[in-house]
Amino acid sequence: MVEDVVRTLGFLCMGSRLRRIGERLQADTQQVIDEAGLSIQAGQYPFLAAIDRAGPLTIGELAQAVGITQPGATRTTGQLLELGYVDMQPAPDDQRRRLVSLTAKGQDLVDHSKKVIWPRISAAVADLCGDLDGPILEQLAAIEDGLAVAPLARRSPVKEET
Amino acid sequence: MVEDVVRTLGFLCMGSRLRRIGERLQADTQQVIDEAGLSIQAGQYPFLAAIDRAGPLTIGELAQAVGITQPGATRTTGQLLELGYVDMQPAPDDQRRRLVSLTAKGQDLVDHSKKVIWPRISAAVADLCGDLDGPILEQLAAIEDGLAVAPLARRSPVKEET
DNA sequence: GTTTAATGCATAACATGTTATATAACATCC
DNA sequence: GGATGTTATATAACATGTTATGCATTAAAC
Repeated sequence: MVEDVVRTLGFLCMGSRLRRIGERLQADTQQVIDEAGLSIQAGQYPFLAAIDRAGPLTIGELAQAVGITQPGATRTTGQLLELGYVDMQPAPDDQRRRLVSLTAKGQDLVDHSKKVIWPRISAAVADLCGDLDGPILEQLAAIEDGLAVAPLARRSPVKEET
Repeated sequence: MVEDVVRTLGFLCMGSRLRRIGERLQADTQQVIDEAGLSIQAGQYPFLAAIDRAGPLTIGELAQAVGITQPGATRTTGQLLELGYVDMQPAPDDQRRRLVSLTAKGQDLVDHSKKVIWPRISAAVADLCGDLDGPILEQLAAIEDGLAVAPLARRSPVKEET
């Protein structure tokens, strides 16, 4: 068994570590989504959520809302368009801007997700790290250990008889 | 100004958020490395550190030590080989395994990094989040706010006269 | 009002992670 | 001791982030 260097090196590898845990969490989240039979990627959800919350947004505003760069927003928006979850049209007052809005199908997905999937994911993540406290490195260690014990998909879904 | 959805949604977007912060931290770390004039990528460092700590490791062990999958380890090892920091040779007892070891150049880089760069990065990250405490979402918010105020490269490098 | 600068999005090229799968070397089992 | 399975690495194909840059449109300057 080889030592986990990233973990051992602490603050020095904090970036790698956060990325790694984030990727793991997103993969686990994807599993929950897939098990629910929805055809969407975990990383696409924030885009839909942003439009649902704020109304139609431009590509640039989406990038800002989701915290990525504009080309990334352009690509993901293209995928969502392809999937039929959003629609896109030039802003009336400025032909450069493209306003992205939810289609009926997109709104349905969001509404359903708000009822069924999102609470479940939030609950699972809260179960994993909601009660943690203390220095961040210790919390990250606890999260990694927790994920090794039980992935998100096995954490406080809808409470079932055990 | 558009709302930061990932932040607003809390536990629901925890994966995206950790990834995002990790990427930012790594980019900042890269800046420190570049400013020091070293030709190495932040993501390659854990590989060198792992070998430095444990002695020659196989590709599989490197993957495990760094916490990524084997193809990722194969690729990064190839880059380090290309850069002349590591050497690779079949294990004497098992021709399938490839033992990756530091070259003199690689050891020099590690030694120098241990003295100069790593302490600086650790100090900067510690300055950013070492004293934080409390629920993880609050700490993440503090880290994001902190990075917006001053990137790693401007945080407790070697203390200079202000 | 035409020229010039700034803005918004698209695209290309690259980085670095993943999964799936091929291939070579070792281990095991009659 | 050769067939069969397992293991270690390599490679291909893909996902999703980035930076750099081009193009169309709007805004500003004169």
